[in-house]
Amino acid sequence: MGIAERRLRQKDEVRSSILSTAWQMVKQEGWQSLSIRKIADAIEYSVPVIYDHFENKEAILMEFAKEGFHLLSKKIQLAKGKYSDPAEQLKTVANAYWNFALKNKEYYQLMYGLGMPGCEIEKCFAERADFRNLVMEPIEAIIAKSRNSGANPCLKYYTFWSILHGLISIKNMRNWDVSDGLNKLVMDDAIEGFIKNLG
Amino acid sequence: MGIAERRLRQKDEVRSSILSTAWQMVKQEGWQSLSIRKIADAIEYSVPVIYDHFENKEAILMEFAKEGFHLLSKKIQLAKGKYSDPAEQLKTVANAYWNFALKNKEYYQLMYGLGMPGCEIEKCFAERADFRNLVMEPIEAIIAKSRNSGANPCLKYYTFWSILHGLISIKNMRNWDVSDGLNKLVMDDAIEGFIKNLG
DNA sequence: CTATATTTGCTAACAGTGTTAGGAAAAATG
DNA sequence: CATTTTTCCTAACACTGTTAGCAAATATAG
Repeated sequence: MGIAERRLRQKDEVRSSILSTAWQMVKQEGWQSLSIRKIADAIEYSVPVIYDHFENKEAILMEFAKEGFHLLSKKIQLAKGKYSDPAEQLKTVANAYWNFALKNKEYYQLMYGLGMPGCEIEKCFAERADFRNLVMEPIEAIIAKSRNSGANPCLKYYTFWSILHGLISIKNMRNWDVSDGLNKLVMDDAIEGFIKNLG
Repeated sequence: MGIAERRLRQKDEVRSSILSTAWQMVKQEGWQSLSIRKIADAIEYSVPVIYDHFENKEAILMEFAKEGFHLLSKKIQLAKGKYSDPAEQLKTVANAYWNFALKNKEYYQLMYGLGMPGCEIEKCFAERADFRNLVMEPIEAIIAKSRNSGANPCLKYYTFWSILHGLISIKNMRNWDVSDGLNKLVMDDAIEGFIKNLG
């Protein structure tokens, strides 16, 4: 009964080609110009075939969003593993987040709806929680170690993320007039301040 | 020769009705569902009339974006005027920014392209510079007063703005699960930390 | 091997979107 | 009153996402 399996395999190949074609387009021309019809054209199938694999356009975006969140978590985890001191961990996590956002502009835009009709991020709840847990741990460690033990870790996590997200959103605004070097300085400065304020 | 004037006045009335109708729609259904055709329907003119007043849809959005930037600057200026101590000024400016963003979600989304095809913010350069100058002044004052006089005001301004923008972008994400009270705490905490780190 | 059932993938349409060409009606000017 | 100018509409173009319905290819059963 290899027939059914071959069919599944073939169907999966079409699915993959939809995704890879879409991704290629996004990399070349941005999310704005991604269209179902263009994908269909590129994979040499008719339009409705795409709807056999994805409920709608949003579902395709969601796929990429999840991919983005997973990639981000992986990068963060990897970076965090390089240190055991929580303050160092936080710094390297900030750096990893920064690098992820700059090297994967398209992912970041989609994940947080920057300059585009954002995908429904609420559905990526699980994926976002991973990141949250990774960041929360060193924050809790620093608070515990310090005399400032009244601090709310959740609140601090939120602040940490906001600083990063704010910097990146602003940096990625079109025609932004600040040099890359200064941007990095700003981030380092802000994170430094955050950690100091934490301990 | 009051005829030409009356005509200009009438033309302006149409222009205004386009804008006010559009704004009403945005308030009711969000930017996503704003369309030239719907505006035309509502003002009881045909579609091309709109193009006699605005080059394209983007131009209409730009109008609102500028309005938003002006309103923001006004709010900031007003808040700042209530104090003379630069640290107090910064705190109240942060509050004003926060309030503006929460009370004018639609403006904020448009101004910074949150969850929508952002308007070309680069064209609002002048408007953004106003805000920048307003915020930069107290930052420079604090730096000058402190022994930490090596700090770069531009960098610090950028950090300040990033914190605010990050908090607000995250807060405005759909289905966000953090209470309003906590959000405000996070902001106060972050700004407090920023100012402490500044002086 | 044929007949039936199923899956697959197409054409063509629907209901929208922004934008514009061209012409008809209305108004102002001579 | 005739002519020019302005105003404004109809209708189209080129897109978008989405889906109904049907034809062709394939697999299954007799």
